[in-house]
Amino acid sequence: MSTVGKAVSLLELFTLAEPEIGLSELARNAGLDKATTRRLLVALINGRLVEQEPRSRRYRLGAGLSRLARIRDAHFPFVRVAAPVARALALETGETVHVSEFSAGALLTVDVALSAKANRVNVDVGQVLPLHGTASGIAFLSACDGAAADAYLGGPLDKFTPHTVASREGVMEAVRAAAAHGYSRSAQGYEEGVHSVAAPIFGADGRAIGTLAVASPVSRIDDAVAVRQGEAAVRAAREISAGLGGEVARLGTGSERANFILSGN
Amino acid sequence: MSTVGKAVSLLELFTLAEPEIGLSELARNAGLDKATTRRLLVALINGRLVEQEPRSRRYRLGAGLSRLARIRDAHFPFVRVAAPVARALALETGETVHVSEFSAGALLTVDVALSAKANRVNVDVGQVLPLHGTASGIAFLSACDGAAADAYLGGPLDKFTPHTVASREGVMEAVRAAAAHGYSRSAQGYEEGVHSVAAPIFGADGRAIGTLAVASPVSRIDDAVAVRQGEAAVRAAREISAGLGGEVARLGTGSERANFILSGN
DNA sequence: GTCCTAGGTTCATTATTCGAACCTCTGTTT
DNA sequence: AAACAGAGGTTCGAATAATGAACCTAGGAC
Repeated sequence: MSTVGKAVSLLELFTLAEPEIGLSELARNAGLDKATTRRLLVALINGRLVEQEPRSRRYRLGAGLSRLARIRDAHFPFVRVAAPVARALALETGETVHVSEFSAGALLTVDVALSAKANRVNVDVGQVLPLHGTASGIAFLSACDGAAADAYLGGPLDKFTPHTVASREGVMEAVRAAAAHGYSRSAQGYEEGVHSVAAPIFGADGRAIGTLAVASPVSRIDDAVAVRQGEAAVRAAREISAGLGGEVARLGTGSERANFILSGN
Repeated sequence: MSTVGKAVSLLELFTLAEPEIGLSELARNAGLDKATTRRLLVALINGRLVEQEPRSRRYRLGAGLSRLARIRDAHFPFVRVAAPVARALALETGETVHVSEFSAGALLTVDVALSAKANRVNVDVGQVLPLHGTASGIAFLSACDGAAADAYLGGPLDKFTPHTVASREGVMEAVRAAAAHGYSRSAQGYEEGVHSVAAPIFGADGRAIGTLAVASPVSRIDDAVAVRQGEAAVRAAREISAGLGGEVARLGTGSERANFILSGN
């Protein structure tokens, strides 16, 4: 692994649950030597991607990240456009809504609007979702570049729960269904007790760049509710796509597209 | 320079003005070889800190930055707390307000609320401000850790305009005045025609972690206006400090503190 | 066609990274 | 108070990863 890769892996150790970490723990969790970890941290601190709390000497994510994220957001306002739509949809459906952006083979959760209910699904900003096993992933696969989808399906597909669809054929079937309906549906494929529907968010070239998902406790879901949520998710995702300059119209019907995508090899 | 430092320097080439850059230009601007640049970019892409636009093959900041910034923000909600206060102050004063956070020896502009006027000061999110020569920098020095201030003043002090106060004594004088008033004032020290007042934002330990500044065209400023802006900036900065759990009360009077800070060596 | 510049890759050379062992400090146990 | 444990941090010879000149291909411009 490259030195830069190691440095980035240090950044990824900081989570909502553990936003400040000491040197030894960082080294342990990253599988690196303490001296190496320290050298990388110093480089990251100089780049302002990490800060060190002077009192506790623990490390945390740095202000440079806020700065870079703002620069990115000004150019490519994914979160800014998606957040209000997600809030509105969470209010409308009464369920947790989360928005993910595709990057390097996975979906990154970049915004979450929690349900107001006590019994709700909790999703954390920062969570990384696989492309199979989640409604978001299937929705993404149903509308992304075909070659990328094939490449992903060629790799190993982990099983996260007993319900995870982990076969290439099963995933393709789900993708076809998602392409036909415009939204995907997944029950307990990634976490027990969670039901999700998701719709793709489109970029300017008509391909998916992310997803919007509605996640509910399975106990509240029947087919009628799922269909209503799915259609609402599609509407919300379209609104975000439009806000980003994404084109949706030119896609044609879902099933055409599904056949196109999954025809290769 | 470390490999990681080089990778970070690549990130810093992306700005509001130029958010997508090609390989050759990145290499040129970073002063690196094309092969090296490419290798670093691949590592950054794998870490999702950079993305490559498939059509143009140009590079831009990646979704991982949004994700990491959100994790940081949840733990340390500087921007989230400061942004609405800055907007309110921009409305109240009719001038551009910008909020900066200290990191690695400089102030990073992390939020800007522009004046509604046609003739206004424009500040970009992402701009890096020195600690001398700007009202923000002086305000920060007046309330930060004394050792850090001394270390900074020990280094070279660039002159940005003919008006820049670039002598150690001059800066210390300005810092003392800022500590006495609670806010700093600077006319054309960083950019011609720009007048600023700034107040420090405090962290939980009573030391400055950032600043809030009001920037106006010099033509609109006289002493009375500057004082009004300064007092408003102090109020706004206090509000942000309080929102962050920062303590302000225990500081004592400004001049006591100034003497304390600048007494060393 | 020829020239220019772009993105991207190769591989012998070279400089940087690595990590076991070490130091220091703080808080806890005996 | 002595011994211990685990924290943060540093050192320096050995090992590995980074480097960059030269190269390839592709797309304009003329």
